Amino acid sequence: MAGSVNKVILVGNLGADPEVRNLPSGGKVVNLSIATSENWKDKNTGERREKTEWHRVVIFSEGLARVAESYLKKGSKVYIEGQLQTRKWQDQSGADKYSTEIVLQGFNSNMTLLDGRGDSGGGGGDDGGGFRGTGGGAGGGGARRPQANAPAFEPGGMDDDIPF
Amino acid sequence: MAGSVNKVILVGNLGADPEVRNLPSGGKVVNLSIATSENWKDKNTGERREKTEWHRVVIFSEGLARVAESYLKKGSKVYIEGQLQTRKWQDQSGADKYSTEIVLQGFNSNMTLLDGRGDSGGGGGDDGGGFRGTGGGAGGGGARRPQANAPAFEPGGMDDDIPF
Amino acid sequence: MAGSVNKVILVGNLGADPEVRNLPSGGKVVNLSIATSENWKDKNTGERREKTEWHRVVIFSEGLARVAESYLKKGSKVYIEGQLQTRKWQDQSGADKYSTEIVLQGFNSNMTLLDGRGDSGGGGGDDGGGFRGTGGGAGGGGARRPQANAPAFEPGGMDDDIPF
Amino acid sequence: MAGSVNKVILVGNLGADPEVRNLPSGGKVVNLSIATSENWKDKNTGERREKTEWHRVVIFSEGLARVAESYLKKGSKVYIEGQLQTRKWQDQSGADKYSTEIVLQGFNSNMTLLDGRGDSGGGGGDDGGGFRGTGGGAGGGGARRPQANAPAFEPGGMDDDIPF
DNA sequence: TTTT
DNA sequence: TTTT
Repeated sequence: MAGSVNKVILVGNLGADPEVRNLPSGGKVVNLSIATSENWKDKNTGERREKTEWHRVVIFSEGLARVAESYLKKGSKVYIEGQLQTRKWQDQSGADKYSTEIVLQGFNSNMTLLDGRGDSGGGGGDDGGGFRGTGGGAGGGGARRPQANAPAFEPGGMDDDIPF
Repeated sequence: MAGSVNKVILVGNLGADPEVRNLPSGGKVVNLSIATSENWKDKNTGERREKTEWHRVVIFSEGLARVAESYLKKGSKVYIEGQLQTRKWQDQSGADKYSTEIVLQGFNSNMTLLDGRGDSGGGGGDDGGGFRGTGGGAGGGGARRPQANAPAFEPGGMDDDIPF
Repeated sequence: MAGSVNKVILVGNLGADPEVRNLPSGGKVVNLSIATSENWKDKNTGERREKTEWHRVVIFSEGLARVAESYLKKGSKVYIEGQLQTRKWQDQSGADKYSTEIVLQGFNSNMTLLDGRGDSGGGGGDDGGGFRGTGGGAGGGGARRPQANAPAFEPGGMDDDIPF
Repeated sequence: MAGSVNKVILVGNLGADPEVRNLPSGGKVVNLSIATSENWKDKNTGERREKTEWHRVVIFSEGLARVAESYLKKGSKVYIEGQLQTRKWQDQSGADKYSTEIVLQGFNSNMTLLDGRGDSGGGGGDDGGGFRGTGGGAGGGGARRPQANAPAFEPGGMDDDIPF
């Protein structure tokens, strides 16, 4: 399709340390669990309410994965820019499950640490050792889809039965 | 949580006519199914590939729901701005299911028709007769600069001679 | 024009305390000067370079203006979402000048403090006691890390049976 | 600075055909003039009002410049994602002038034609012949800052005296 | 200068 | 003028 845009922007905190998976290819995939929440006053009861939303983030970009592994931890606040992707998988019983994730991969992704204790920035870079004239930062370097034909998550892996 | 952002921006086409549900309250909820897709050349085989992602959009904003019902149809191209929300539900067998949707509700939502055959725009006006001071368009109300006739900056003021 | 979008998203630091102007009407306009910067390695010389961009932000939204005045100061890090606007004005000699600003006004604006020392959030609620059903109110409320072990979803949601 | 974001998203129409400048280096820079506008009903007078904002867009990304030159023309509707940049220059009298532009350069830029008559998409690509595994489309290919040390606009060039 |  |  010509002319489509698929973009997610999050600012939130990690609910747990990053989960890093090293691929046979030498690549690395990092998963983050990020919370965003909002407060509001209930218009009927007048009481304060809060709702937290949890987001599953999957980082394929080599540079950003390295930054995430090195600088992020439980509680870190980050800016994330990626794409929505829904993945189909089967649980042990063979039932179809769907999981929607924010994927950071390729040129239109970004991640920036907002804690003041580390440095991030830079972008999804490019596959194959591309040079980047600007935007670098800690995440510099190229990025590569770790294993071109591998599914984002192997069955039996980290998130076997629950989508998140 | 202080300081979080949860934003999705999509430009894509409707895969089907909008689904309108009229609520007992008199309100209206509209569901859209929107496709985004991307093309790339496989770096191994060199062949062109395309991947389509389907997004479920749920419009609670009264104004935007009305626009969607009136102007959108299968094939329409739209700009959508909303929030990610994952909802838990049970199927007939009682098994837990999760569904992630882009929700348009409240002040930080937007929708714009990109077909040139209708008009949209305006904003996230909320359900229930909410007042909005600005934001116009189909979903909006009036708009007013805080002081209707005052310039944003008085001459002789803060930035008298240099623009910044 | 139907179908246009004008959106700016910034994460940066204030170069100075907010400038507050109280209007005769009782309203308030706040100006911020926000820096964003990027680092990269020069591809010719190999040396690290940095470029800082300064942005002028003008807050007309009543709620956000109040938050800015109360919680922001020189050095604060903020998330800003607003619109581009170029303003024409004349200097003392009568020469035309142009100034481009990021304007926060109305429903499609947002501001979130990212320092962990205050709380912001909420939205573009505009002049005069607007009601907003969701999204946080003028200055948001307290800030709290969600609750690490709380479930993301309560059983029994709004539309109980069909996810899609 | 660590942790900053500078992003502009526009959907609007070209007020004129793209202006293409071929650089001595063989590179190419394309300038667009894009209109966004909003309508609202004046809450005092009740009359419809419209305000149009003009944006100057400068495309350094090689792939996007090629797409712009090939597919865009006066009246085209486009999605644009770039960065804000303010440039200082001198008019003939030597007076300082400032011009704020939306720059498309490097990994965090994007452009998508929304007219249904052409195809765009793809991204800021990367300097130096990087390969991109995804995101391609018509704008595919690598992108390169045409001439590393050239100013965005030569003095005496296209926009000699007026900022826009 | 666009567009509706 | 910020920040790292």
